[in-house]
Amino acid sequence: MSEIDWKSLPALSSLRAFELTARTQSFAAAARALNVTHAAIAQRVRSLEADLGVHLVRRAGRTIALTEAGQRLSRHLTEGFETIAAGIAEVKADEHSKPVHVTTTVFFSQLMLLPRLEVFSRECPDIRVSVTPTQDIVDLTSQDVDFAIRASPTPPDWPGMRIEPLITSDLIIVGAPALLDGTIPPLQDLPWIWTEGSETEEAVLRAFGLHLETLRNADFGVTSYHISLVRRGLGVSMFPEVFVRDDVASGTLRQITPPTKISVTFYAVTPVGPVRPQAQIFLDWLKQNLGRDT
Amino acid sequence: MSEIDWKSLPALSSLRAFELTARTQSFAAAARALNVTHAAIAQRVRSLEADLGVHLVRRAGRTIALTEAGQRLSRHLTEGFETIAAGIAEVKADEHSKPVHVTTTVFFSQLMLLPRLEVFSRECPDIRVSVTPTQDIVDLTSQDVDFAIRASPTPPDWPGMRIEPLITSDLIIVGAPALLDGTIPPLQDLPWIWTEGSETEEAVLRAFGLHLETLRNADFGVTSYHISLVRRGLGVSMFPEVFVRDDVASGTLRQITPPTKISVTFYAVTPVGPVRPQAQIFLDWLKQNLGRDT
DNA sequence: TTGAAATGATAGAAAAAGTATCATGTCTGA
DNA sequence: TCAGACATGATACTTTTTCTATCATTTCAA
Repeated sequence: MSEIDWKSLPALSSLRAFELTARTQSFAAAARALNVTHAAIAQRVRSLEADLGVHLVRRAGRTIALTEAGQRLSRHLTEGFETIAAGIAEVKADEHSKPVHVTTTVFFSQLMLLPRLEVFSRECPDIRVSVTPTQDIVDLTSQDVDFAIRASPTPPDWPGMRIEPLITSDLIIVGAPALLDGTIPPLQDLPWIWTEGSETEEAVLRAFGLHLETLRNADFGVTSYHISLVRRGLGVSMFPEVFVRDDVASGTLRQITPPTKISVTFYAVTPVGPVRPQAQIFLDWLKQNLGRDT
Repeated sequence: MSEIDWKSLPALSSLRAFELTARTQSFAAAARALNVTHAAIAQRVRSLEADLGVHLVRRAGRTIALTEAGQRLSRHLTEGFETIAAGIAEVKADEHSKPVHVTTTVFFSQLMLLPRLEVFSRECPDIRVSVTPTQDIVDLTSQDVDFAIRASPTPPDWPGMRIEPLITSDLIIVGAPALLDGTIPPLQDLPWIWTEGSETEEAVLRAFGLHLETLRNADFGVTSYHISLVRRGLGVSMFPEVFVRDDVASGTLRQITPPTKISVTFYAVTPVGPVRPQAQIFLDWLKQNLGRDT
């Protein structure tokens, strides 16, 4: 089909007013359907008639009737607008049924997200959530990700992203009870588990007054295993308090309050632009529930 | 198909902007096609995305690409808008091809309109004209009449009608040469031809100082025949000068300047509302040419 | 690395659409 | 046949929407 010459089309609002007028056979009814006054409709229809140079509606006292031209035009308009409305409905429905897509670290998803998802799905059964654990920061705009969750000591400033704090937690040091039985040796003498080369981790260790050069490291190279290594008594490590709250409460892990108080905040990172309602709901729910026990 | 829920539809102008953006794959190109700035388009598309809560366009530096949802929506939009555009084109084309429809008296159409139509159709070959001679004033709005031509001594005030003077002409008295040979007898003694009972005609006769009670009348009852009766020498009568200018010039009729000068104006009467361009052209042409010789 | 051509952002101007109101016309039912 | 409900007509004024003008930033290509 040929291209549309938009410049020669009348105002779309006039077409809409006329379409409704035609279907309802009344300015007043059309006005009600659009939540405007009858005058607005009448003006729009008059302007359409003037644009086309054609009488579309025959006014006869209290009632109106379409002219022959009006009837033909209205048939086209109804069909066209219905096509458009159907397309919008389709996109909306589709968008609604898609799960909320969150991406975060393996760590956060394992310890914080997954345990809470069951609760959320009970509270909001019609909102599905899918989590993609990634170590790297994925390109949120090109992937279909609703938001990411990232840790940072200070609010990050990423252009084109909306940043929202989710939860703040102090970093604490934990170890297996076996390792920390009786009197606790100086931190410097304990076996540690950290990602060698990670600037943020090492900066924190230094802030705790440790000397990395002489510190033992039992790391295997996979950050997400650290928690299991610690649980198995292979060393101590630091985590946000909320990550290990359950372990500490149940006695699986024992907590050492570090000499320096350092906290980390987890931020929700949303691409600029529209946020899907479901995503917002889940995000709000997270804010409420991340601090609570599972 | 189900009714359209207009209230849940986004702004139509946003849909239009997006449709063009989708087809041109560029805000800038869409802007050019609509004769607006790129900012206008970008704003509209952003607002559409916000309305739907869906990303439709993926911005990547200097280029853009549609998301999957954007592609699906754009297909619907293009189809819908094309349907609408086609309907408008159809109505316009149809309206254009219809002849200009004029209604007036038999008299005016015979003496003034028909002789000039040939000239007009030579000058504007693509505008057809149809004349419906009627004595009565037809309902212009319910019939498909572009305009009527009516005579009146003063500008008439018809509600719902646009009145435009076409030509003004003095009423003169004419008779066949045979009847007015040699010395012309007093008007009161001549045989007259007028529509008995017509208030306007009789008022004019009285204004000429004639006494109707004693005036001879050769009327047959059909006003449009008067001119032939006069030509055949059966009596004298009064006409707007322009009606009989040719007769007088050619000597078919002889003119008597009446004692009182009375003029009559012919008005074009157009129903309020849109005027078709062709009708306006013909009307303007008439204004220019009614005063000229045929 | 410089210019052309996109998009992004946004305050303020312009245009479009709508409201409020009053007038008029026409059915309907007491 | 008269009042009242309900429709359209007309229009000054207000509100909302849309667009412009402008400047910044990004990208691509010569």
